This record gives sequence, structure tokens and C-alpha cells, in this order.
Amino acid sequence: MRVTKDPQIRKQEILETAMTLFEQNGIGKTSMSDIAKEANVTKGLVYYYFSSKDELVEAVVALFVRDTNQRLQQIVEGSSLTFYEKLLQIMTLYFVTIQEHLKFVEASPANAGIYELIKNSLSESALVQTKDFIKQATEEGILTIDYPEYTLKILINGIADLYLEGVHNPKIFATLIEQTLALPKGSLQLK
Amino acid sequence: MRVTKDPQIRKQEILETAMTLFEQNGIGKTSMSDIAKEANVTKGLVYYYFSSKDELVEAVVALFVRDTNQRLQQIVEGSSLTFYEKLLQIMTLYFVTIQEHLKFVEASPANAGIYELIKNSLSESALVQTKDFIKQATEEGILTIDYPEYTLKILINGIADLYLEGVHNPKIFATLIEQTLALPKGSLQLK
Amino acid sequence: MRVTKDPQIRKQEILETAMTLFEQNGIGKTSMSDIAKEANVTKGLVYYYFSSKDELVEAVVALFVRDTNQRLQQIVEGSSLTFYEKLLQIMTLYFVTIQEHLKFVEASPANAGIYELIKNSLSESALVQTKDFIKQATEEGILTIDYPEYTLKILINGIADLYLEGVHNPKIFATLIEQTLALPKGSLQLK
Amino acid sequence: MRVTKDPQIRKQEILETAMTLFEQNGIGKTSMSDIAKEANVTKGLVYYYFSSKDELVEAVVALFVRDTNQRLQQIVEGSSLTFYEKLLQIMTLYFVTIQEHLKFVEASPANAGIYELIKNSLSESALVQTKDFIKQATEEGILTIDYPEYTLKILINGIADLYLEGVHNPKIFATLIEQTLALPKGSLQLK
DNA sequence: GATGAATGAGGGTTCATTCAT
DNA sequence: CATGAATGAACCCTCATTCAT
Repeated sequence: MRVTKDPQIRKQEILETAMTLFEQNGIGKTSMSDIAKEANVTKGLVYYYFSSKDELVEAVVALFVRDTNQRLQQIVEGSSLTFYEKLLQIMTLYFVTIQEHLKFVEASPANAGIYELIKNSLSESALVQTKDFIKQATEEGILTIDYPEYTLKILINGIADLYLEGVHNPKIFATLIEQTLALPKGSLQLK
Repeated sequence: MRVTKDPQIRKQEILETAMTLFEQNGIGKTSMSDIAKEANVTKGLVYYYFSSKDELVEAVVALFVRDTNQRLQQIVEGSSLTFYEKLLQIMTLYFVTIQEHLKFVEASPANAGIYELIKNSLSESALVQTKDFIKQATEEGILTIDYPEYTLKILINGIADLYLEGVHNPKIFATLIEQTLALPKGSLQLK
Repeated sequence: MRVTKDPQIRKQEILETAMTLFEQNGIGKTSMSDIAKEANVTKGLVYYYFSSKDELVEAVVALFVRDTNQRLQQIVEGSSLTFYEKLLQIMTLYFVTIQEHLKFVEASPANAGIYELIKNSLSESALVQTKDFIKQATEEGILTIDYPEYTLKILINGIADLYLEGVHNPKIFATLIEQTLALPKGSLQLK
Repeated sequence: MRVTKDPQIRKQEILETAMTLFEQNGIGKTSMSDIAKEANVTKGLVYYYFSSKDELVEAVVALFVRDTNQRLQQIVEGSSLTFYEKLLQIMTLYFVTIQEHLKFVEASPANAGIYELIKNSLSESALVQTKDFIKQATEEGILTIDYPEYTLKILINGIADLYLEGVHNPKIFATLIEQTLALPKGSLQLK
């Protein structure tokens, strides 16, 4: 039967359904039919809102990046937290984010460059968002290393990879982060 | 027209053609037809040598991993090099390798686990290969940090990502490596 | 060019086209492409209605069995006919049916059990349908043999085979049926 | 390695291998490669002896028919047996034959008419072989029905079908045969 | 006689995309 | 806005057959 909804809501529904399926099965293994079916909508309507699979993929990625950014911003701007607490939350955010959305890392027949797209989008915004955070820590004498932003990124990406490869011990992570950022031993308490 | 070749050579040709195309366009976007065409061969012959696309993909991955391993081994066992020189070469190897074969990072519809496969294969061997290298450096007092293997991996993966995101300045890399491994400032000279 | 039809009609068209081609050339030698072409439709549409060749084959078989059953039922329930007339019509039905659909007797690479499927489907229903018919004739003293249902089946299958092998003389058939069912000589008049 | 054999033996080996595989998996699902592999021979050699799959199929059928005939002949000419014993053996031969070679009944992409081919070949020879057998029984007054050959065929084919459909009780078969051939009750003892 | 690499046509299937309604 | 029937191109794979050696 025909169900009419507010266009914006419909579009959002389709977008989120696509996101869910992409995460679950990967982009390449998610067909437009799958998305339409799961969203209780016809294929035609999906194409009404997104003129191609590519466009839909990009919209999903944009949504994902926007979400992540928002969370990052909330952490950074959370004034009541200490540097170490914020650092912790940032690391956690990236772990969770990368883990949850790992399937994006796939090649889609439609959009082979998706991996770079996501990575760059996230990185770029991460740099912007953490700039002040890092600047402040540097001024306060907590961070003393050169290129702290790059170092943070290396940590994030590098540790995420470690995590994905099966290393899960929080103590090890704490030590690695402390060492890499030249923080005092024991300053970081990962649970 | 019909061209007969030594089976081993033919198989190798097909394998290398596949590798090239996979790198260029990704696994998902490379069809068996593409490979056959590029190798001046019929599809049937590709299947004569590799009974499925999956098998071909696996063969390519195996070849790639084997190659990388070999190069790594050569570096580590190169007795005339200093620790710093070896470290340099290892980093370079991973940069180049990862860059060249970036498209492997895709999951194919046929073989969704390829990303992990490669990553794990490489990581595992990297750990094994660099174990002695690191142990020696530690004993010589050059490396003083905890979890040096993990740190090295973080560096490799993290820096590779930085590189892919557009950071190319060797001085920055040198500084980052020195800092992260707690090496003396200026000990590393990247050209 | 694009021609849209009522889905039920379209599906039926495809089904009947498939049936015709299966009968003409056999299931194994009839490709989905052949069916699509003959039905003036694209392969994609065939798959839109039947998700695999197997499913299409099964649908065709089901249709065929249903048809045959219906005709059988009409004969058996035709109250105005004598036992001999009904017997005649039943025999004729099976001759025609088996002849027309002889090619079904093949096993398809896709559905190796099709032969048994058809045969059993037909047999089972034949037994059910003719049960009352036989019971009544037995009670009336027309049929005096043991295992009349089995005998009827032997007759049907056996005579069908004879027919297919080239024996077409109705008098011979009449005699054979009379003898086998132990009916009075001359009771059956095949035209 | 290259193994040279007497051509006739080689051809026979291939033929028998093909027969076995056809019976096991059906003609359609048996590829020339399968045959070659199973016969420890290359595809080329199979084609050296049989210029096409069709030809090979026909050769297999011919072999099968010849075999069956031979066995039939042995039964019929076995002078020490009574009519009933011979009848029994004939029925058994057909049951076994049909069961063992059921897979021939499939469509081959190469030879769609195989079913008829076999059936006709067997029937024709059966008629010839049993002619004397029947004639003698008729003269001796054992067989009194009209068209005894046809009746025998109906029995063979019809009972074989019954058997395939799951009826296995020897007593039922005995009764059916007795009835159909108008033999005295209890004259046939199937074990 | 014998090999097995090589061909080429076709088979079943999937899916992004279009369009008449 | 919404439907879903229809398209068409591509994809992976199989196999009878050929032919240079």
C-alpha cells in the first residue's frame, strides 16, 4: 500500500537504513533493492531521493562523518574534563567508530575510493577539532612533544590497527599512549 | 590466434596481470574478463589455471605477502647496516608497499576478508621478522621503551596513514619516529 | 522497447513460454535466455518473476500436474458416463499427457529429480482420484481382480510406453486392457 | 607420464569409464573432462577415439543394450529352466537393468533423445529374444492370452514403474504378473 | 597414439537504473 | 510523492572442442 510521509523524514529513513545495511554487510553486498526492501519503500523512491548508489553512499559517509565530528566536538568542548580524560574519550571514540563502521572499508563497485574518503574526512575534522585541545595542553606544559597533532593521529590510527589485529589489553594501550605522547607514567587510566 | 606457452610462465603472467589490475582498479572492479583480456588470453584459460576468482585473489595476495616478507627479511638480515639504517628501510618498505598495493585494502564481494587477510599476514610476519632486530637494539641500549614491537607497528601503520593523507615532509617523519621510539634527536636522517 | 503488462499475465506468459520450450527441446537444452527471447522479454524480467531456473521448472511442473489432475477429476466425476467410458477417457488422458510432455521426462542439470517429481506427483494424484472410481466398479462386480489400482497403473504406464514405441492400433489396446483388467471381451470400444 | 596401450583396450576403458560415470551422475552432469580424468587419460585422447560427446554417448548406449541383450539371451536359451523360472529371470533382469541405469533417462545436452534411444533399442531386442520363448509357452498351452509379447512388455515397463514408485512387495508383483498373463494362481514364486 | 594448453560460445545470475502509471 | 515492472550490461563460471607438440 502507498504510504506518504514527510519528504525529509523519508529521506532520512532511507539514509539510515542504508547506513545500517552498509555497516552490516558492506557496501558492495548491499543492493539498492536491499535498502528499499529494508526501508519498506520501493526502489523507485530510493532513486527519487538519491539519484544513484554513489550519491547514496556519499550521503551515508557524510552522515557518518558529521556524527563522529559532533561527538568529538562534545568531548573537546566538555570543559569539566581534564586533559587526560578528554584524551581517553577521544581514543575511545575512534576505536568504537572504526570498529562499528569497519565494513565501510570495503570497496564498493560504485565507489572504490570510499576508504580514503572516510579517512580523509575524519582526519581533517579531527585535526581541526583537536587543535585547541592540543594547543591548550601544550601551553599548560602537559604536552611537550613536537608535532603533537600528527602524533595524535599516528596514535589513533596506529592503535586502532593494533586493536583490530587483536591486541585488547588496556594497560598496554595506556603505556603506549603515555610513551608516545611523552606523558608521565601512570597518568592514563584506561579501564 | 592460438599462442601456447610454458604453463608456469602463463600462470605467472596471469597472476601478475591480475595483481596489476587489482592494484589499479581494486578487486571488486576487476573482472575475470578484464584479466583475461589484459593477459591476451581467454577467460577459459584463466579458469584453467585458477579455478575461481577467489582462488586467483588468494594467489595474488599470497604472492604479495611473500614478496613483502622477502624484502623485509633482506633488510633485517643485512648485517652491514646500522640500526637506524635498517629502521629507515623498514619504514620505507611499508610506505612503498602499502602505497603500491593500496587497492588491496578493499574487500572484494567474493572475498570479504581480504583486508584482514593481508593485514594479518603482513603483521604477523613483520612481528616475527623484526623480533630479533628489536631485541638486539634493546640489548644494545638503543631502544629503551616498553612494547617496542607494538610501538613499531603503531609507527608503521600510523605514519603510513599520515603519508597517505598528504604529509610528505621527511623531517617531520624523522622527528615523529625519533620521538615515538625515544631515540636521540637527529639520529635519523630521512632523505 | 518497453512494454508493461499486468504482472499476473506476464508471469503466466513466461510460464507458458517456458512450458512450451521445455516440451519442445527439453529442460536442459532450454536456457533462460531462450525463454526470455521467446517471451519477448529480457532475462532480467524472467528472474524478476522466477528467482532461479529451478523455481521456474518447478512452477512449470506444478502447472502441468495441476492441469492433468483437473482433467482427471473431471473425467472421474463425470456422473453420466459408464465405467467403460471413463476408463477410456482416463487412458486417453494419460496417453496424450505423456506424449505432449514427453520431454519433461528428462532430468535437468539443475533439477535432477524432475522425472521422479512428475511421475510421483501424477501417480499419487491418479491413485487418489481413481480410488472411488475403482471401488465403485469393484462393488458393482465389473472389476474382479486383485490390486486393481496397481493394475490400472501398470496399464497406464505400460500402454503409454507401447504407444511411444509405435504401437497405435486401438483394437490391440482394447484387447490388452480387457485382458489385463479381466473385463468381458468387446466391452471396450476404442476409436 | 605417457602410457601407451593397445588401442582397443584403451577405447574400451574409456567407454566403460564413461558408462560408469553416466550411470552415477547422469550424462548431463558428466563432462568429457570428468571421463578423461577418471580414465587416467587426457581429453585429447578421448576425442581421438570418440569424435564427440554424442558419439561417446551412443557408444555407451550401444554397449549397454548389447549387454542387456546378451543376458536376456542367456535366460531365454537356458534350456533347463521352466517357463516360470525364465519369466522370473526376465522380470528381474529388467528391474535391475532399469534401476542400475536409471540415470540414462536424463537429458543430455548432447543427446536429448537418449531416453527413447535406449527404450526402443531394448524393446526391439526384447521382442525378438522373447518371441520363441513366448511362442513355445503358447504352444504348450501355458500362455493363452492374445498379444502375449505386448502384454509382456506392458508388464515389464509397468511393473518397473511401480517398483520405482516404491512398491516392493514380491507377493503383489507375483499376483499382478499371474493375473495379467492369465497364469494359474500361485504359479509364480518371487522371493 | 597421446598430451594438455587454449579456445569460444553459452549458461545462470545479479543489479543499478529507468520509466509508465 | 510513490510504485514496481522492465531493462541491459556485466559477472562468474562451465565445457565441448581444437591443435601444436
